[in-house]
Amino acid sequence: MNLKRLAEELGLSQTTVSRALNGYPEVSEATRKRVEEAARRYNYRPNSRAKGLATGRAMVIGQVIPTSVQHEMVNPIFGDFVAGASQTFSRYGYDMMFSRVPDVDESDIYREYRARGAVDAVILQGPLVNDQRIPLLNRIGLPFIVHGRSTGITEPYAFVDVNNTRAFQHATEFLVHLGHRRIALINGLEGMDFAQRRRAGYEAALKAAGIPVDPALMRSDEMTEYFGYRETRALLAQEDPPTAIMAASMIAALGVRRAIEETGLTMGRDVSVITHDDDLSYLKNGQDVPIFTAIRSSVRKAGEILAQCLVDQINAPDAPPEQRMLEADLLVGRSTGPAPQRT
Amino acid sequence: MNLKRLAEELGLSQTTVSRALNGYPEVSEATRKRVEEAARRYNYRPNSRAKGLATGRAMVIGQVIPTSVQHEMVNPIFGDFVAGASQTFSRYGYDMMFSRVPDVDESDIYREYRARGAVDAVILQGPLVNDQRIPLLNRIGLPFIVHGRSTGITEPYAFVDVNNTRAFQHATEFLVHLGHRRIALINGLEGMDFAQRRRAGYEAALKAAGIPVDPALMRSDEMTEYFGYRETRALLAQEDPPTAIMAASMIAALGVRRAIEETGLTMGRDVSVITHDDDLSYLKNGQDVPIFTAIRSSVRKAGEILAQCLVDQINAPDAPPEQRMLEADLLVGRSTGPAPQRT
DNA sequence: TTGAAAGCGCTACCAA
DNA sequence: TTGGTAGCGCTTTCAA
Repeated sequence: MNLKRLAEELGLSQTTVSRALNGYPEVSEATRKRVEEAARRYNYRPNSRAKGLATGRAMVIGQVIPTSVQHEMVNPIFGDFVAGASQTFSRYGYDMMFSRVPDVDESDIYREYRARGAVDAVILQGPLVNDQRIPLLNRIGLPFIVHGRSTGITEPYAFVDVNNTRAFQHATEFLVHLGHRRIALINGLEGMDFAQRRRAGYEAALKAAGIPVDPALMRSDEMTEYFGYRETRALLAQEDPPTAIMAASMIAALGVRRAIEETGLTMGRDVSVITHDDDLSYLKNGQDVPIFTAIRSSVRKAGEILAQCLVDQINAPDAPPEQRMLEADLLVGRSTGPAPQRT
Repeated sequence: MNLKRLAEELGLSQTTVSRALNGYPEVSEATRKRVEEAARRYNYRPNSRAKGLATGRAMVIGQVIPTSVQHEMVNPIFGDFVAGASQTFSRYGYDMMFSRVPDVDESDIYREYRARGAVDAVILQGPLVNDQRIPLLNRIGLPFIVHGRSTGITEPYAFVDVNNTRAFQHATEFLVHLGHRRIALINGLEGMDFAQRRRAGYEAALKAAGIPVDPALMRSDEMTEYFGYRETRALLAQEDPPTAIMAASMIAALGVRRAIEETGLTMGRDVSVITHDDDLSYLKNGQDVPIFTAIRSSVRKAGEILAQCLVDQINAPDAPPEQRMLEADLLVGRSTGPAPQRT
């Protein structure tokens, strides 16, 4: 069923039917009723492409997934983010679209999105330090919002980010407070903006406590299970091994745990760990929530908020870009104990 | 830049330019060269909506995400599946679209997809036993493929599934072989097709070994961390507790581990566990691969295969539906040991 | 080998 | 309050 046939059935013009269905005020109540009833009866839905062609709006939000395996998409919490975002988007009639492209072509796809008119806006995931996609998107005039931020980019852009610096500063302070002085940091790739911020928080807390920052305790790579495993083994085999480890990813944390256990040590006694591992409880409002559940629900929330910001931006393109900071909760539990006495 | 302007610039008709760009044979080589060069220069991309309107194809694959929190989307390996699928899709020029809908409206969205012409085909996730979405999709003529199968549906449909029955049968046999006779099964919701198949494999192995199937050892619910935790505590507190536990989900397994540790037992010694937990090694071709990595890569592969089947189906709509079975590897590792002696 | 023109299904302007 | 009609940007006959 299309508009033309529906109009014929009703003995009305396409114009009137379209207006009735789109809530225009100049349609008589009687006509509108009749039209709506018929539309329901014939299960009529306007064709998206025709509508989009006529209005210039796609009602689709794009998201680009670089091909390289270890990126966002394969992060297990990515699904939660998408679930949150798409919930908000669907309330406003937007669908989400994913395009997978080879890393090298990533900037091409944005031009293509723009030229093809395939999407109304895009979400930028996993921003790098000084991420050139931001100026690019501004230049080609494709509305976007960044999930995270990008140090070094001075032009304005909208983002929703978690206060990574503060979270890692607090976590480090907490470990220092427990008596730890050899605290390792298993971090993401240095090029990732969040990784730099996390390191900054970690270093700030150490400096404030008068503890020297030791490069031998800091590791940085793509956050895989193996990375966490390999570096934890190496850290624990060192001359003066860490008494605490902060792992910046749930995936890497799996490897951290395994390495500790294989070394014959006990988490929370011989080595403290602050991470997203399940072994941790989640202290939030004094409640003990399974950690994985908690993280996933907050990521989901972030998705909802980000989507709302993007919708607002699309509807008010001239407003200054929204920039939202979310606070991360401190992740502490059974695996985090006082520093062991060493002789 | 659009076709009309491009044609004007070239002093050609839209028809010729279109033909040149779409590889029609009747265009002279010289003209094609000239057109392609100009298209590149002006960074011309055909408008998706206009093209779709004219051709009747959307070049988009839909996926519906029910609103209920615990569904597929929030399964941490969902992202891997999507990554695999979208890689294949993008090779054929398809994008993936996600629509989030309240559970009650789930069948509406398919009619809407069809009516709106928003997608060319859909992927059906998490099929139930006797899933009525399958006859619905057949009825409305929207091409689809099921990730999994649906017992009780007799009409033909395409699917890609993992042999859950065999995987759980093998796993159970393996535990029996190690001397276990009290083997618990922590399973997904009974309504889910895969849950029934897993249980069938489990029961078949027990029966073959002459071990009675004990309902007190079988738990079924949405696979959350808490579910795994709660039921494992309960199982271990029973009169005659299990010596082995099979957990059918990575998430639930987090809770299983926690419950075992809190009970003061040791995995692999007091209780054997077969699951997707990180503690396990992954025996595959004799190699020791981190379990999480292994699972995720095979899910990714499943996504690629499924996407290929769907593309084939779109291009040859009259061919019989493809039905692919993938074998699951047995997940066994450090947490799986011989049955403890009980007096 | 090229071009003119009729749609695809809808919105939005202008007229009635 | 309603209708006629000109696009939106493309593909695809049909004609030349």
